[in-house]
Amino acid sequence: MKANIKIVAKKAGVSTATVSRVLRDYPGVRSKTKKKVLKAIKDLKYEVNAVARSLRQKKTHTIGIIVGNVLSQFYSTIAKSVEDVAQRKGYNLILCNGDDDPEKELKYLKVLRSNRVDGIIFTPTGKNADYVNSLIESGMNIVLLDRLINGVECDAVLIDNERSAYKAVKHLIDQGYRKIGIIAGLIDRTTGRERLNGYLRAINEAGIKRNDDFIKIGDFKEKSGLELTKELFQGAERPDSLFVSNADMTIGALIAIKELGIDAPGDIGMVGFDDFEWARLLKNPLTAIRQPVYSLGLNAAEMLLKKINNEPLGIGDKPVIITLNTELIIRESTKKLYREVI
Amino acid sequence: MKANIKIVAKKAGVSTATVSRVLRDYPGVRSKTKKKVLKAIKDLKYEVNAVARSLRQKKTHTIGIIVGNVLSQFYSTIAKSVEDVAQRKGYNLILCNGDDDPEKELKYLKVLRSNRVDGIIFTPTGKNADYVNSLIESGMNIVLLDRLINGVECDAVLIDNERSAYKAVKHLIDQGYRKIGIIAGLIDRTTGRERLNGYLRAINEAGIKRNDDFIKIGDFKEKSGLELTKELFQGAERPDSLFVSNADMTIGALIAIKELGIDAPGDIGMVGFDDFEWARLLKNPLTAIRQPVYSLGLNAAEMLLKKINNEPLGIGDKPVIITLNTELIIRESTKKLYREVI
DNA sequence: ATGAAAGCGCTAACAT
DNA sequence: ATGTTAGCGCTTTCAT
Repeated sequence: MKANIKIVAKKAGVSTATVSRVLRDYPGVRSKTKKKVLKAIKDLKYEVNAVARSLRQKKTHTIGIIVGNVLSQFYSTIAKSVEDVAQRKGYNLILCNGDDDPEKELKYLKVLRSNRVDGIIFTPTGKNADYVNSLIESGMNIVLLDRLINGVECDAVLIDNERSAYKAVKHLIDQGYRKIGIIAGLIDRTTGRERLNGYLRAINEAGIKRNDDFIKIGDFKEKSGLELTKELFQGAERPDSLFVSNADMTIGALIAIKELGIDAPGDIGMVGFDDFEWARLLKNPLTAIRQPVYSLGLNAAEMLLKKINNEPLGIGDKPVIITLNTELIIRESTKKLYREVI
Repeated sequence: MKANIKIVAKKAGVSTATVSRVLRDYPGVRSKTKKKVLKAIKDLKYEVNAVARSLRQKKTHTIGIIVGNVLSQFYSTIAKSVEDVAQRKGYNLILCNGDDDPEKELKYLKVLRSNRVDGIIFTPTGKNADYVNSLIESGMNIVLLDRLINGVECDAVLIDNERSAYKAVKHLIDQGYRKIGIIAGLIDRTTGRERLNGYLRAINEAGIKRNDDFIKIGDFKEKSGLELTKELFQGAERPDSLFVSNADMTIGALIAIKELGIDAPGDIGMVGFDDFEWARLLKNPLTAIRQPVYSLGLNAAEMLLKKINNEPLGIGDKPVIITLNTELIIRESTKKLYREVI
């Protein structure tokens, strides 16, 4: 931790400039000189001070990522994919858990700016439009992930939420279910709103009358999935099937169903948004919308690095928005009525 | 991104030193002056350049963490707990996925050193003893997590692996199982070795003869859990129960068992090392050793921050090793023989 | 091909 | 209470 470029230069009998050139593999250094320098570096166990380099170059080779909470499989997969890309391109990753809390998000945005990261990827709460706009204006490279912010024009990578939810609910309808409950997510988030819209469009197209008792709005967390599912099935009229808008709430819903002693597909049909590794291990393997989560992060990271390196993303300077498609994985949890109908 | 301390100073009509004092809430600035400065900061949307500050202070307020792979629940929980502590104390976190690959680990250790992080937490592969020793010697603050490195004296936070595995296998024995298979982990890792030792001690104490056909050595990954479980149950003699040494391999084992059409506890008893949120949702809820994973990361992070701030950890300068206990969560997957015996 | 020197933006010792 | 200034460790012109 002690040696610096000056000491190396002295030991090698050259100037600091020459050491710097060797460090960066800059052409125009005699191979004999290079050897001397490399030897000194090795002898002194010297490692370049990236902080000083960043200050001088005004480039940190670091990107920041703010996710909801790495404990969620969704977010940890994103963290992993972004890290994979970053790693491959020689960038470091500063990880921040925004906890889907606007204040924490703002704090972290400031921290990342203060640390002069070269770019930021984040899954926005949707609340800090002004600050994000000022960040963009000041030249910070930003890519939004999974959600948009009202009033912010920014490159983004998204899931086709409306169509995915539609697909899921349409599947339930095709299987013969008619009284379809939904645990929706926060409707001030694009994800929450659009998935609800997909549900509504599907039942509407099928000529099913909307029943507001079947629509529960949660907060994307396990607990609300649990509580709302119980409400749903203990209400006056009981749904014959359930669509849950994200993974954490699906876990909650599964626990609720187990506690209520309901059997799916024995008693009800069920589709979750987000697939799990262990979905197939359940007693009744769960039908689910599989999001290309890894790909979501991958695309965002590649997009960000292109921006950082001033490579063009699209045509002109309009924001580029990539929308990825999902896949419906059909398993046992939605099979019952279909079989009966046949 | 443009304003710097000089511009702020000029705008406020003071010196850069005064701005710096205000920035750090340093005492001895007239409140009137302070106000002027704060106004200039706000007007200019100035945010301190943490890179320059780090260079000057020789302190980055950043810690690095190298985990196996955030996709594992185990590692993402650790990442979260470390981040929680770091956040609370005003530290940033650079996240690295070492992928349990010694070369990647080495690379990241170098990157972190180059970036002059104030400390490093990592779950070592066990292979880079020399480099880690040189890091420690050079004054880097390091805390090892979950595993140790042969030939390295370093503070660490661990799980009591031997006793936990013993507890798990003893439970199987108490339930009446006698032909106990084990999917062990890499034995060059302390975790792999010690868990195997716990297994051996338990069967030994019970007077059960060791059967090497029942001992399979995996690599802690899902795939090996799947394959070895199949080997185990397709071998000449079939075990009546199974102990799996970590979470990922347990998932593999569960898949294998499902594919083989074996029922637990109907046909065999099963205990996993690591508990899952969804373990209770399985058809036969899984008995498991619950590790205090969050606490593992928490302790490591607190330990590291103490080291960074030169607070004493233990007595003298011996390495401090914290060993945390686990809990056996008994569910349906080990109940069969017990009931029969009664 | 190599070196001298300025300066990135900040802090901290010293001076006033 | 505030200002002056050196310098953290590096890169990058500009000379030679």
